[in-house]
Amino acid sequence: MIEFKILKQSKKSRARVGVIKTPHGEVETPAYVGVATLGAVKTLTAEQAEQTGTQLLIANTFHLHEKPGEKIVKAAGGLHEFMQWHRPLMTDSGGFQVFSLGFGKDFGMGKVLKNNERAGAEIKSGQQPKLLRITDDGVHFRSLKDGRKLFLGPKESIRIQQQLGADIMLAFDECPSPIADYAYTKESLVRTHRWAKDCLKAHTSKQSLFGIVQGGRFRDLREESASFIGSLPFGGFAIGGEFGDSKKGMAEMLRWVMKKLPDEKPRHLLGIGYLEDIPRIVREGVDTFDCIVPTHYARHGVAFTSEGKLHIGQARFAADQKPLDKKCACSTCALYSRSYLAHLFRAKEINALQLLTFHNLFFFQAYVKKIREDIKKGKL
RNA sequence: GCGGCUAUGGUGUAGAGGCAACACAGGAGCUUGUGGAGCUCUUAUCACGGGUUCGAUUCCCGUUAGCCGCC
Repeated sequence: MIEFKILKQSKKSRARVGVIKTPHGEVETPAYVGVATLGAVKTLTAEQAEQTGTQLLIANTFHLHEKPGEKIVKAAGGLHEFMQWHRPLMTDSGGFQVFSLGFGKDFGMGKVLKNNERAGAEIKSGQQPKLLRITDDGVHFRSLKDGRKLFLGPKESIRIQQQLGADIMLAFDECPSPIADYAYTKESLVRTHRWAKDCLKAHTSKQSLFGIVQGGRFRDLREESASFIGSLPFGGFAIGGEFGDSKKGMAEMLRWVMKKLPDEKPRHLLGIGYLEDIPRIVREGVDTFDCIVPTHYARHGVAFTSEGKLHIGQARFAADQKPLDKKCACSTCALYSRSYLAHLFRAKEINALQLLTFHNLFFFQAYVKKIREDIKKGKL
């Protein structure tokens, strides 16, 4: 079980500073959650992840079920022991893979649309993705690695997550595509709500279980979902799916949802977190949020700094003796020059990916820490 | 010195008398509940000078350079 305390509620916005107490320690919120899909922050050891200031990690049920399988993890003593991360941990349910391996793959688009992407196809009621089949009981997947059949529904996801043993589990949901029409999104929401109750029924461990709000870009569905999920005995709540076509749209949609969720429980925003998104979502009352951006971009040579994004592979950094960010207190910035990092990146040395990942995570954590302080000081 | 062969983007290679192709490298972007993947752009007056031809990067001659032989 977890305990959530709000230490300070902003008067300027819905932002709040709080603490989530778990059996593996405390998380100060608002908090950026590091992504460790397969039980590792890619390129880093758990020890290094902790040194970036990361308080909480999120791993993935679908991916760990596919490899190495929950039996292996459980036999190792659970995911904390398996990956040697002794701090708070959560597991995503596999619901996002219903989208990313389904309609997301079919149409080659993510859950956040670019300009004009909505102009293309539309997903209608009853439509199925090519590579998987969504039923009332769950989702039939096909492993992309070896083609074998995998089935994940609410009961299966909770069973697996209980074997993984994270502090916080997420309900199994369907993340609908942003190009799904109203009818599809509504039917999907009905499924997700039924699965939410099934997850609660299947939940027998002492872990905390968070419900997930869906409803796409449709206000009535979002509000209905937040009211319904918010009324169930979850330990906290997550908000998933799309958030409109613009940054303003995202904040507005969060406002619809937050009003209907109980204030006293933690709220996690799934998969959002460009740097510029963070103050916006925190103002709306988001307590935790995970995002692949700092780690994923690091592996593509992008460093986040107080001067903006740096593409470290660019020719202009080849002889640049400055650190990535002279205002950054991380070990990468203390020791290495842009020139060296540019060289490593161009030479495809894996150290480049590791040093950039460490920096980006540290930078994001410092950024969010500053936001916590701003809320405490009444500035945000 | 003589003979032969070869000259196509940064590199390595295709090509055909009429839009110069491919790979890698380079440059600029994209990436939001993670493939370290991928994608989109972009980078060439086809060594130089003549000639034949409606048209030459392609055929012919010369120059230059490189490579291989021989003395």
